[in-house]
Amino acid sequence: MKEFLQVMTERGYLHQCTDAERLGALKSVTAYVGYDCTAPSLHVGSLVSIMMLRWLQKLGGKPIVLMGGGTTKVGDPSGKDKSRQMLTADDIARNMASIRTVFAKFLSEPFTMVNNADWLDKLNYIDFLRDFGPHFTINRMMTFDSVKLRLDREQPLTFLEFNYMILQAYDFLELARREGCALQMGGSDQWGNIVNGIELGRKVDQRELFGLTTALITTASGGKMGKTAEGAVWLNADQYPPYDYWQYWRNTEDADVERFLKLFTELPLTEVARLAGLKGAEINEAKKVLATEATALLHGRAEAEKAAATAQQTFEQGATAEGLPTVVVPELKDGIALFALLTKAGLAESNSKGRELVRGKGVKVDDVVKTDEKEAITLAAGQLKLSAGKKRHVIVKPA
RNA sequence: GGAGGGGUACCCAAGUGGCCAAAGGGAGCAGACUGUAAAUCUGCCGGCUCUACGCCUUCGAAGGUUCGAAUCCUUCCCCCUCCA
Repeated sequence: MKEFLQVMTERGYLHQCTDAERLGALKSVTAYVGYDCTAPSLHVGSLVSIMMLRWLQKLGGKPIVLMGGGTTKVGDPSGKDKSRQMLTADDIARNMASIRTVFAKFLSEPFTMVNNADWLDKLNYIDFLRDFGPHFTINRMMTFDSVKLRLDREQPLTFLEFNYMILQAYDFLELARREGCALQMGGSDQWGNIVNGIELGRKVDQRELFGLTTALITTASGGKMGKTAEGAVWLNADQYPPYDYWQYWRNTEDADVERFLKLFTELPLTEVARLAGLKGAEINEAKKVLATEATALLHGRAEAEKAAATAQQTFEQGATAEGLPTVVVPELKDGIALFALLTKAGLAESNSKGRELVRGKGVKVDDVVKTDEKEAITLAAGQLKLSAGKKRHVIVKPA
């Protein structure tokens, strides 16, 4: 496991680790990361931990993906000011089905996927309290950030949420028993939850368990990773198409390029260093590599290269690339007002928004800036390129 | 159960009878500058449409007073602090 830890360190994944010495000394480790099912897709924020599982598998470890079918019913208070709205069992099941597809892209068979509802749902309240309650003190739990921060900010923390860390601790114990899992990984906000699991394993089973966390990945300008205009950058292709995904990485800030190449691609560090060394506008080359490599990991090499080609035609040659999203607008035959066309094409949320875009000089038709929002656009056949801002381009056709 | 403080738009936060669709900041979108970057500057920023300063909805909820309420009154709900 030495090599795994070394990669984690060199590539910037490692934030905190319990007893790295002893962990490194193990030959092979089974490790897990838990994912809650709060949305129909994971987003790029989860990518760091997925990459860790991938590296682990590459370097001889055994990855376990834990779907939080049970814990999602409770809701993790870590890093949140407010309780989450309760999700129905149906929502959770649907989300889980949708989320789990992504792991097959990053991990190769065989890998283990489990659902903690399989054991949490069966727990008997009194038995559970008697068996495990004595191992947790309120005093200790109050010191964990997830609890402490909420209390410090005078935000309510419900008893329901308060139990989350206990259940996650129990998950770790359960996986240790079932699968011989000895390591839990996660984001830095999971540290408290992870440590609780480690302690429980020691107290109940005299097992030695390990924990490893990554720093919360933010952009150089302090923004949260994976937030854009449209919301989160999702991993599922049906919610965030490969072309958009490529664009997301292409628009990385200069200051983040090296860090992201290390975290989100598997390029050798020497190559990363070379790319990161590019100066001024040349660093755009590095961003393209980042975009293509990161997209290839998730959507496959072919999709990644298609996205890269589309971007090149659109941005570098000013051409209308076939790979751009295409929208059929039959009204074009008889002429349609520009603001309405923007709405139809999905570039504006409403006609009013479309008008605002035009007034802000943000709209182009075939690369010509339009200033009259009411201008009738007519097209009997063929296609035209409709642009909102510099980055959002769509092809519209009458049929 | 008692006493006090509070609930304003995506978030933070002003506003205590008309000039309030509601200051300011952040986020977001667009423009300029650039390199599909950052920083900076400018515009937009509740929603909708026939763009008219027109209509609709909003200041925890429901009622009421008033020509007129986010602002006053009543009841209710929720949160926080201290006491029991």
